[in-house]
Amino acid sequence: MPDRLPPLTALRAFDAAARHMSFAKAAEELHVTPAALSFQIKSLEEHLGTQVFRRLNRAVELTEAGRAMAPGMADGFQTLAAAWRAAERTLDNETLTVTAGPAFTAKWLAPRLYEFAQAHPEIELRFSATLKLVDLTRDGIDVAIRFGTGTDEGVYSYPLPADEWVCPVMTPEMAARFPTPDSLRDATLIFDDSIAFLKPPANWDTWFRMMGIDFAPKAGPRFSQADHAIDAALAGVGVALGRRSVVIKDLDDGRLVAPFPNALDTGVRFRFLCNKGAEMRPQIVAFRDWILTEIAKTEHITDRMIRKPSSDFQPE
Amino acid sequence: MPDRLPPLTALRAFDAAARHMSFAKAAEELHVTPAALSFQIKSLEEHLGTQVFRRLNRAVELTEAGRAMAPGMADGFQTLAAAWRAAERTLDNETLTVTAGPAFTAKWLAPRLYEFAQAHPEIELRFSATLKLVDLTRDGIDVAIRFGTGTDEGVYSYPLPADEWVCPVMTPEMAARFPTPDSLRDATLIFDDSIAFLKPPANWDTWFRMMGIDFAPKAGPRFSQADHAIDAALAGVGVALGRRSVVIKDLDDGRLVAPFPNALDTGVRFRFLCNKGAEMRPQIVAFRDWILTEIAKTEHITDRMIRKPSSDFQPE
DNA sequence: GCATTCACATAAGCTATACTTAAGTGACCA
DNA sequence: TGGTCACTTAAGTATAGCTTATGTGAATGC
Repeated sequence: MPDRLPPLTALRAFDAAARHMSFAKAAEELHVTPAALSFQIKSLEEHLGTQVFRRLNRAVELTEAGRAMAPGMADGFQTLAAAWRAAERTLDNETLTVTAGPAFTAKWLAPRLYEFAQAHPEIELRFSATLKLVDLTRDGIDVAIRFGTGTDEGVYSYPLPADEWVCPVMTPEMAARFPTPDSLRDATLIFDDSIAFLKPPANWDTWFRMMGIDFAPKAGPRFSQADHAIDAALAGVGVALGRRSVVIKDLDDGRLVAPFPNALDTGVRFRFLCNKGAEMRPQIVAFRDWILTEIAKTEHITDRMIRKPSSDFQPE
Repeated sequence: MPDRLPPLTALRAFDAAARHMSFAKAAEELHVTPAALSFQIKSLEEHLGTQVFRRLNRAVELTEAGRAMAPGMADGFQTLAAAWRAAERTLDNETLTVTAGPAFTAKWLAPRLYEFAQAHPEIELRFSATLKLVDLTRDGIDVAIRFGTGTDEGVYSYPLPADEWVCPVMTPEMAARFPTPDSLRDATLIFDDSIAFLKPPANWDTWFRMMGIDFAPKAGPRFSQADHAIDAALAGVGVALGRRSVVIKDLDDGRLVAPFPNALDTGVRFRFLCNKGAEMRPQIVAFRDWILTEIAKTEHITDRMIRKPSSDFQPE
């Protein structure tokens, strides 16, 4: 990378001016006088050999050259600022920003938040419930909990020791009405499309096939998020095929029951991700250890299950 | 965007040092003395409040804070440099960098290159044959020719006045052997998967359906790039369903013939894309006008075709 | 084992970059 | 027509960023 860039302060001045479309506003943002900003722009124009702003009576507008570089300059300075904030965050051992999918956030993290705060009062947890995330540094995230088959290239990736199985869950009242797997033919079955992307599908069809029941349910409420499907089951709407991570707390607390211990194992695990080298920061260590102990606490539920890989029950 | 960034020269020094993992090399890159670079890093560390490099005997290594910001700094400065080059390119009216898909590049642009050079000796054309392209500015591209249904948000988009139809093409010798559409049942049919993504498919099945021939060919050589399919047809391998843009030059020159004038219209057009505001740059105007006249030159071939939308011949 | 070398740190001093204040220009507006 | 607004220009100044020169500590070589 050669250093054929003009003075960086001139670029920063241009960026601010282009964003505000005003030298005066840009000068204010940078805490300098309008005169200083005017000189910076002029210097930039001398380096480039052409105008970047067209000066109008009471306004300025970008020239073609200015338009060509404005978006890149804005993007570049944003990236630099994000990188700087990332460095600053490494000094802060009292906050921890975690991202996870909506279902994991709502059904696994949120109900346990109080316990984490008890165990680590010095750490302030922040959440970002989204599936879209590409760059931990850029988005100011310390830890990401992810499900599925990602590449995890260039980041620290730790698979959580908890296979994600699915099995029918319902309220205790509902369980009384449907005493056998076969009786589920008459139940309202709730569909969770959130794991439809899994290659050997772990859905109702597969589950009934595992049970040796010739039944391929079609009708029933569908939800794109796993936590919504479970909320429906909790409300007594019907029987859901619940994912371990999403239902385990409700099973542990007795709000839901899994009367049939036959579970389909998806073979996929959640991964604990953070930037390389960040895995030994105190909050991150504390958070990971806490997740592991929380998983261990519900191990007895998984142990009761008869788990078989969903790949064993595919048609053909 | 507040200006809570440390001095930019210090960031640039850090970026160079992190990329080279050496203060001395970084100093060389920036054309300053190692002492200057050492001061810059020190100043950065004072701003941050912690070390960014750990000084070893004969080397340096990044601390956690340094690792946190190094990738972002590299990315940010690259982005700034790309934006600056984009501005410089607007001053250069003698080169024009064009990107297009491999097939369009090979079969439309390349055979006409000489003519463009004749018409515009002052413009140096450069090509980048790829389908993967997101950012014109970042990748140093002036013009992109794209096919399909893109959003074209934030860029200047001009649909080229040439509907992309497909029809059977073959060598003249081959045409003698297969005098009727129905006789194609016995021909080697070449499959082009490059437009398999089209929603009303424009493939052999659809074409035979249009011709009222009950024939759904399965076997035959398949190519993922349209130009390879046409190359096979040119070599006498068989009959290809050729896309207008890819075969029109060979049809015009007589290397291929289209004995059956029934063509399926995909309803999709190529678009001519450039950055907003760049559409009046002289090379870009010249290039666009030249493309339009070249299209007009082969209008007589299209006019001979009986074109019908592929959506008219879908099953069900 | 001692001198050499290599890579970075530090000191002292200089220069030019980036800033300030103050005055100027031209266009819009009341 | 005078006031205001937004940017420009001029002149002067402070300091950021650079240089040369010297210092430090740990590998390397003889």
